[in-house]
Amino acid sequence: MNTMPESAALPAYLANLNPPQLDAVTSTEGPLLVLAGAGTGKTRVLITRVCHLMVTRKAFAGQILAVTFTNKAAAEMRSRIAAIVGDSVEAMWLGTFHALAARILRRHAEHAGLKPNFTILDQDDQIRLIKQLLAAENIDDKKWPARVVHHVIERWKDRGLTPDKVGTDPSGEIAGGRAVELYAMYQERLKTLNACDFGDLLLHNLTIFQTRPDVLAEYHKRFRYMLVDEYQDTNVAQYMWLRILAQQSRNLCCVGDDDQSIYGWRGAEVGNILRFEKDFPGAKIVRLEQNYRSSEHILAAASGLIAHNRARLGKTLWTAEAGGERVTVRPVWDGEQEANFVADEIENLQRAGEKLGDIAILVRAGFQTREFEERFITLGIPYRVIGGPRFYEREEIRDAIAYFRVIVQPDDDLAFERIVNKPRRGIGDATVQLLQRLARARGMPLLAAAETIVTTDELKPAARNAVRRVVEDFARWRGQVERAHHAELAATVLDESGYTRMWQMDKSPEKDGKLENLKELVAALEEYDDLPAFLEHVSLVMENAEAAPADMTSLMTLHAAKGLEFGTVFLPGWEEGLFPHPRALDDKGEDGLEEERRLAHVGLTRARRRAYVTFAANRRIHGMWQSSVPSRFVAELPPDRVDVKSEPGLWGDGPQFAHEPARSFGYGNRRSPLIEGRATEIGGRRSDLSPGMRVFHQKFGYGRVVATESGKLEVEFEHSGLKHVMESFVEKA
DNA sequence: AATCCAACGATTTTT
DNA sequence: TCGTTGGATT
Repeated sequence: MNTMPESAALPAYLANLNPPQLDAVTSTEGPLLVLAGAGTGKTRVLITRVCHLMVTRKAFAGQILAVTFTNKAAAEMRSRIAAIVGDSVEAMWLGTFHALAARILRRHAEHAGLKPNFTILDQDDQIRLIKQLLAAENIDDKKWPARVVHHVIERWKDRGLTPDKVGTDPSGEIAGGRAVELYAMYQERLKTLNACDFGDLLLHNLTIFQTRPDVLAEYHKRFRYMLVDEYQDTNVAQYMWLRILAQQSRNLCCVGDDDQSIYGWRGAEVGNILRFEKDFPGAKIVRLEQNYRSSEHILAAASGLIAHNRARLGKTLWTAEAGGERVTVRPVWDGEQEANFVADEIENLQRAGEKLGDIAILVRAGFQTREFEERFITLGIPYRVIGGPRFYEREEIRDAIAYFRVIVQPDDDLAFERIVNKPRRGIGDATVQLLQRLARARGMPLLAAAETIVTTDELKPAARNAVRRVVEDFARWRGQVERAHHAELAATVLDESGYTRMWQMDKSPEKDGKLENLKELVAALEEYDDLPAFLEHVSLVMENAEAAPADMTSLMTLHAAKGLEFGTVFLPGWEEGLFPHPRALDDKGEDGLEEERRLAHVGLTRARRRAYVTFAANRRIHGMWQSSVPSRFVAELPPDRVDVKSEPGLWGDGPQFAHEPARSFGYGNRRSPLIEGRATEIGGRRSDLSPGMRVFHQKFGYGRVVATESGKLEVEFEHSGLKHVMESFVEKA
């Protein structure tokens, strides 16, 4: 119920909201779901709602919890709230799920079997750890790569499942049915390392809340109002975390858009948003449907497309801006022509006065950027690729951080291992293995084992001295933590360890850049209170540096484009076999297709005034030329919102291709199974397939042949398991 | 410890 | 096709 008077006397901060927005802001009590379509002003609602809570004295800043998915979103929210209410934002609990959970976990670490200075491992460390476990358990990591095991564990954590709760999940079958066992061992290992991974931050919170009513009560008392951004991206663990924290106040406001859920593959549950009313009885739902971003045709095109999805709550976006340009649909011969067309069009737009910075090319997969880059370089069009490797992922930065980690948290074996012989100091494999044996036997960390071993004569004098030097170095540095300024200490460590010298002596062309980065790292340290604060930042705020404000056209994936907007958007590669991506289809079938369709919808709704969809008749994928048909999504665009700019002789001049893709479903970019099918009939049994061979099947994806019988195959598919399929429907992979 | 070659695989990605 | 990776070789 909207308690604010509709008419006069609205405070200024509420004055410019449309009625549903106002409703969303002022419906403060009880569970609320704000279904906010693309470009409908959801961030504005979130921010205004926070201000409203404070202005009306319903809550102090410190009693409000606001959760976002990315640091970027959190930072934006923080600064926009600060602009209205000033410094009081500082008291708010505003941050990403992980940052907030980490903050809580540090305060109660002992209830989760950790010390408060625990390390948060990044994905690299996590995978290395699993690799070690696989080796220790004699599990063939060729057959069961660590990343696969890691992925399964991560998904379990996303679903809030600790090892004891996994039960008989089908993904437990991997690693010879020992996946759950490995999961338990992994958790055990993390505990001895006094470390946790990202999933654990949430999971440990849940465990603490469930086992320590006193702790939970403290947070119940504290958090009177909770707000969640991008609710459609939450996973089950995050949902459980929210639910348990909100169970007392019930003042949970979730903002999201089921039509923009594109992260199912990393554990996000569209179900969370679809089920909201059931999960929170008495919940109110407000729909924000007025779009302030895109022109009418673009909006209608996007709406027409997304209407093909079944699993959605349903919204009808509308705009006050009538007309505008239709979506340009452009068939081209191949990827090169596609790049030429886009580049030419960009030059035209630029001549017409458009800013390059207001133009983006949104691709389905990273490799697609290459052809555009080549063309842009030739023509001298300034561009930037969003989402490359990040600062903190660079080798030299990770090494430096490993040194800091060992100083702050001496139990951190992964960090120790990383730098124990980097630079080379005569501690080779044999010595490290000896250390590991001793550490395991005594149940102590590697550094402690190193301290022990130098007092014995187990090592040859040379190795022993080398180890002793490392041990002494770390003891000395640790001794300086209290006294020295942390940035100076960091410089000292890089210097005395010989790490800087190692790169100075290096002859590779990257050495200068690396030394530069190390300097930058030390400079960055100045901005933090101490080493632990810096390390927390590195683990949780791994964001890229803000893009320079130069006028350049942007190249990025559709995923990276979520939340952004541009005057003009190019959407290349709308072909079966590329978009929707076959892997999304074989993993998740119909759900996967719907997520791909949402991705298309996200792409279109990024555009304010102009959108181009292009697709090529021929594309080189993995070095092989494939002929392709237009994506089914092309046919799903409402014809009256589309302007087909076909060149004669490609698919013919008319838009009739638009009705073809559905029929061509599944053949797409591959050699036609029909032709192979005929070959099979004539030649009888295919002799080119035998057990053990890797094959590709249009529906089930990649797999290995287990057995052959006349005309049929038994294939163990990577994602779909054991299946009987017709020989004629697979090809050698 | 460095370097070379063969094999493999190849969406999307934040924390 | 091309980049990464791990094993083998020197």
